[in-house]
Amino acid sequence: MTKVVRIAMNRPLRRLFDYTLGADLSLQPGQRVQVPFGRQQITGLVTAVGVTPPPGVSLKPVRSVMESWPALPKETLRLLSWASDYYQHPLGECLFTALPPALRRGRPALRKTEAWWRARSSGAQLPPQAHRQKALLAWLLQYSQGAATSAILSAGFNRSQLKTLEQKQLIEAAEPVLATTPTESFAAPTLSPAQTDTAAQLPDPAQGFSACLLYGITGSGKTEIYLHYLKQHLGEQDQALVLVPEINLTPQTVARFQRYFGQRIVVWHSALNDGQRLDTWLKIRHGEPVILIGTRSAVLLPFTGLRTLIVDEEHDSSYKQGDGFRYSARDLAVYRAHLNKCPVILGSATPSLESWHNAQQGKYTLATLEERAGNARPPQIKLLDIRSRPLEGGLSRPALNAIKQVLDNGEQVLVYVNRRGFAPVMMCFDCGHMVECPRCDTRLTYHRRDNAMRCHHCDFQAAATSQCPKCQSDAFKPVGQGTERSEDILTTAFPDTPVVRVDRDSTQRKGSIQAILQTVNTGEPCILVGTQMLAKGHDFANVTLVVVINADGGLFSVDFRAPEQLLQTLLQVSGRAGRGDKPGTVLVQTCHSDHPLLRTLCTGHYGDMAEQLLVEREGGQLPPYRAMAIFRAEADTMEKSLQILDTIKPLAQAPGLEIWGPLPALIARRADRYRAQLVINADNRKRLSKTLANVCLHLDQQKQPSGSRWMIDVDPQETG
DNA sequence: AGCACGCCGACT
DNA sequence: GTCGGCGTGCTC
Repeated sequence: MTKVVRIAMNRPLRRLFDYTLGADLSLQPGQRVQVPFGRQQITGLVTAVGVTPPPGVSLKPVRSVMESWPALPKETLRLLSWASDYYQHPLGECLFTALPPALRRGRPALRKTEAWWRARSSGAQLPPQAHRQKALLAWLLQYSQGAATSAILSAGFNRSQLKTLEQKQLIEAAEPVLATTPTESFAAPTLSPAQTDTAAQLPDPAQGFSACLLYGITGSGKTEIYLHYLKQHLGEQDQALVLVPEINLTPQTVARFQRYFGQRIVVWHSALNDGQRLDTWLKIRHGEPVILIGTRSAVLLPFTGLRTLIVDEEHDSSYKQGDGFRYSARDLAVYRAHLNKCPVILGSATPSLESWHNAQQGKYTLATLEERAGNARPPQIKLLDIRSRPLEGGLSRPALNAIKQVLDNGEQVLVYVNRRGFAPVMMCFDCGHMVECPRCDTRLTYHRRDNAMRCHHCDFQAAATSQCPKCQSDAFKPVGQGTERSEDILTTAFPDTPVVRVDRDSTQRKGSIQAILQTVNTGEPCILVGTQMLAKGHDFANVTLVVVINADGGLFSVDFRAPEQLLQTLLQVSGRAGRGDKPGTVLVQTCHSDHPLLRTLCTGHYGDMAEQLLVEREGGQLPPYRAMAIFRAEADTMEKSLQILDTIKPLAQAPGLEIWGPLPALIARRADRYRAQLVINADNRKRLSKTLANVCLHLDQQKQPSGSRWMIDVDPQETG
């Protein structure tokens, strides 16, 4: 009897392939192999051994076994198989996303050891202007055995600083310390009495699996609590995972963790190169007791001794992958904790309604922290009705007055605008023409800095014109508010005050957000203008006023998550005010100052807002009360897209399921592709999953119109 | 996804 | 005559 193994390929196929295995070989699930596939040799991953192959197919033999150990350990494999079912994504593609690019491409799993560095002197002779070199030296002095280049870089230093110090013979090459050594010499952070109370509510790892929602208002010091928790509970040989949104993974964040855990801290994010990815992946796979701080995909790393998971800013929508394998890293983290029988902490000042609901239901425990750290108090939120008020660049007179007063007091202001560019549309006041994208159903945004009109949904751009392209009228003007225009108006209104703009355009040009924020960090009076980018994580001690230009966008959106997201963003941006000793104020400009949600916002209690939103969700039979999935289709014509979904609809009909659509997407044409969707709402997850699997089976068998694509999005983040 | 096979148009 | 366009079908 020859052995038969079942292999998953990195291909968008919802099937696995069987191969025979030479009698001298043995395999276990998760191992990497080379196999003939069609007329090529490719890398595959073993999913099962000793299977019965389907009758009537002649099997090819496995060509070679790449490692004697499984690339994907048992627990990671279980996580990914579960995710493949839950998200209805082909198993092979799920498994391969958990491998670093080098291993996906069939390269050997060998670790190149990187250079290590050790301090030789305290560097007293360094000139005072060499403050970065001094800082690096001081940082290195903490580690008697030296530090890896990657650790030095992720602490915010660069290669040229290293090189200079080496030339000056202030540092020297050190022997690499391959196994991460727990660093017990580092102290634990000191907690305030309120933080201590909250920390006591967190789960005891000895109790096995437990999911805990850590609800701590902005500025309450959740990071200290995470650090304290890890110090208290993480064993010397344990691994821990801390998930953070991409923009929060800054050298400052890493340095903060390093202060307490030294080189036990390892990072994982999109800026790593293939070599760094392989290196870190192997560290994790070999069970080194690291604390990994990473973004979304870090939840798929092959941990073997994971004992604690933390998801910071758990409400953040970037935890949901938007294409391909559309997993939620937050939800996988919870499942992973469940598999590992260990605790997971979900932290946020504005928890997702899903997590809030779970806490209410008793599925998650709840730990709360409603006191700001230090002397800071929560900001006061006020609505400013701008109906029939004259606006200057989107700002009302009272808002401008408030800004002036704060600047006169020597304090700083943050102005939040929800759109980048100068104005979201160019319009002709003679013929009413608005400039649209030729490839999408969208308007072009006017960017004045480079006199361009850009589509924010594809890569189209065109030079801006001063006359209407349709009727040549000169009454052709930008309409609406963007960050560039607000920056402009504020520079004119406050000529003696620096105005700093922070959005995707300004940070791309000038490099990192840190450099831009240097003005702010001096504490001198200034005005910050920006998008969401400003809302998260930053600690501006001297900002005492936040102005929200317009809060109305999310109030009446077709997307059922829009109100939740609006309140989260407003509260997060509000949290930037009054983080120092001075109290903060938030002015929210709106045309709907009597809207119940905005009124609740003024109480500043997220819990009240969440309750209110949950009542609406329950009334509409929406998540988290029901399970939702969306079939999306796109093709070169709308007819084809709708046709695919029309064939799905009867297949998806099942008791307990409600089907809406098919309907064209909110932006029906995007980059010349016509998009439509079919929403499936279920009272039961199992039934939803089963139905989706059925529909996929049918869709795979029937061939679809040429030039069309379909996909499933389970627990969609965006429903437009 | 790759990759090959296949059948039509415009080149040396 | 044949190079190459991309539609279609298959991968244990």
